[in-house]
Amino acid sequence: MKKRITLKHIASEFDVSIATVSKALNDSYEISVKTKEKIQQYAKKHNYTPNSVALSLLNKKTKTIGVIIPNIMNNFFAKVFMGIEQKAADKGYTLISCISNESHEKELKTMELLKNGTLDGFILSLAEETQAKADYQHIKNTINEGVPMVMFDRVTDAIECDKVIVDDFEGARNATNHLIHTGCKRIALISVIDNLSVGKLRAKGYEQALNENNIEIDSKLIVKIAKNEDFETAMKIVLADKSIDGLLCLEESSAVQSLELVKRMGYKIPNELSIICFTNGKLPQYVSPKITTVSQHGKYIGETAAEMLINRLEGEGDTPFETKVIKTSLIERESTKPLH
Amino acid sequence: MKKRITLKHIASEFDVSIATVSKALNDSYEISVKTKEKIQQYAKKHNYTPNSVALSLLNKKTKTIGVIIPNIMNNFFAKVFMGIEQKAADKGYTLISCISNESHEKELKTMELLKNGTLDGFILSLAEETQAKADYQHIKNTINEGVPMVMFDRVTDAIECDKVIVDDFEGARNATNHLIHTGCKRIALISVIDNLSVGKLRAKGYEQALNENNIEIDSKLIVKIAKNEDFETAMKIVLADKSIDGLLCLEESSAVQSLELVKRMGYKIPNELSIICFTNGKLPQYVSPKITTVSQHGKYIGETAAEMLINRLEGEGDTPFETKVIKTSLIERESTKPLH
DNA sequence: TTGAAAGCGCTAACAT
DNA sequence: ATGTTAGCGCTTTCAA
Repeated sequence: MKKRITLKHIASEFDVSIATVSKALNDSYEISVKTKEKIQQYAKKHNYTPNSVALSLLNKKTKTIGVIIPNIMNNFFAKVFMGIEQKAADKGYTLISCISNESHEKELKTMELLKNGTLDGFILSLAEETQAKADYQHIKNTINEGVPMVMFDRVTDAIECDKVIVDDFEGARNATNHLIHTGCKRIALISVIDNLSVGKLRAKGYEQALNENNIEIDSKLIVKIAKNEDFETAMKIVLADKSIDGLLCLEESSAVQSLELVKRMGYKIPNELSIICFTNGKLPQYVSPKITTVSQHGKYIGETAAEMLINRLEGEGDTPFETKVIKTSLIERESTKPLH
Repeated sequence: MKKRITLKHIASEFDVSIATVSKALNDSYEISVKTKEKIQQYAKKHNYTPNSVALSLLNKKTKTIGVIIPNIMNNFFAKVFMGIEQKAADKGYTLISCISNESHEKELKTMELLKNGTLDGFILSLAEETQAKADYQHIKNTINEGVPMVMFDRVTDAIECDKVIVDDFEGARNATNHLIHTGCKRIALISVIDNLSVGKLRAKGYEQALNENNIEIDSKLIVKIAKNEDFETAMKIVLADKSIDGLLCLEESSAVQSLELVKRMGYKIPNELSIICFTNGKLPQYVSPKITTVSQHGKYIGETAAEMLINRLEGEGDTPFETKVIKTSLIERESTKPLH
């Protein structure tokens, strides 16, 4: 086990100065070909690589991006993460990642820990708890200290920075319209994420679609189920209303669980009851019938966020903040009737 | 937007030396209470935090762990990642993460890029391509350069280092035995991961169980399906053999897809056909009937790996390499018959 | 063509 | 109680 060597080692090996070695390895015109050759050869032979920490200190940049993800088990976030990772690797950036686990404290602690020179900028999506508390002081502070930031998906108007968001309103409106146009009259909205900004936006899109089609909004059909409630019990109560013929589920697990439930209750899908959900993961594709979903293009969102941040890091500065809105797509499968 | 301040700024502010400020902020007994107070107060007011890059350079450690994961969309790896993340955060370590995306080249490039002082050690699971090629030179090199490493799940005997592995052999043996003990006579093994070390181990466990029960191994029941083949077509051919009454799927997607297929074919599950699969994600739990799975305890594996690495980083050194084997658990659900 | 020196931000041993 | 110096590994003027 040989330890890594430094310029100093090489310098003493050839009885030259450290500066000479540095220049030789950077192929400077100041150094004679002969010296360059022998030094480069020696360096290669001993696997010399410059210490990146020293370079970071010198250049005052680390080529590192901090990523804070609320929950990596969530298919959408995993996809976003992939997108960020790929684009970053592509542009020569490294990722420091943290899973906030929806905790405000973890999010805050991580920011505090990492903003001290370890990284050039942040990409993050707010923890559920942070959105619930609406406490963004830690984020404002880091921005104030000059650390660039891109927020995605779970964002807030309280903070000014670059953002990439899903067109949740439009996505829900489209999905609801699709249900209506395929003949659904009584569409229930199933939300287990009403405390999230995106949950609220999707609910608004649903209401908008109903309005546009002159369907009265029935508050009994707007079902908000908390994390601590038993989902199945709650759904059974909702489904006591036999007139319901469409479900718009705001994320995938509730859709899959609902599907299994209504199948057991004897509903024919999609004829007697149609289902659409957000989050286009494996779950909706592998169940039977396959569930029609709203795709949020997670990977693309990640790529976009990474690109925005890197542009800001490498750009002139002074460009105004931007919010990019990514359109959703409806992926039709078997849980909705054909439009024709 | 105020830039971050340094010791130097504070020193000039009070006309003292940088060393005095450093000591004051570290609450050294050498500094008078008065000076300490005013310096600390000023530092707090201006959000002084030490530059961690400078500290890393000084201490020659970064408190950072590099994590290389083959695929973050895989439920097992996502869980492992969570485990690593939690344990690391707990111990004050930060994670630099990379998704190799099963590519040998990406894995190699990342190691090259990161081993230059950016991190104290690696935790990784081999990319599929790396295992297929059996080309481990990059890993051997980094270990030789003195970078500590813990491998998990997809490991190889060709490399000596700390390892955390799943007892895949035993898990498959147990699962197969469970199928046998609940009355299955003709159990097919469905593998879409035969190029992975863990796939091979599981297949051996299956064979061992058959041997123990004096059931002859029928090579027609050992089904290896490549990524580029159409899974459903391949399975239909297998299932032409109506005597098959049990499936051991080596990961979750093939199980869920098989389940939907056999349901369509009219099989009663579990009575006419029982199914068990590896990888205890959401998929097997949300389909109907729920699939009995072998849990690999991903999160615990992550925690263990992180702990092993940190112990090595902070320990005396010279402790011999260790391989920890984590037992699997069989989670009985509806796709297998009761044992009794 | 090569080297000396300064500096990135910080700590620690050693003066004063 | 405070300051000086050296050094972590590197690059970059500037001088020789």
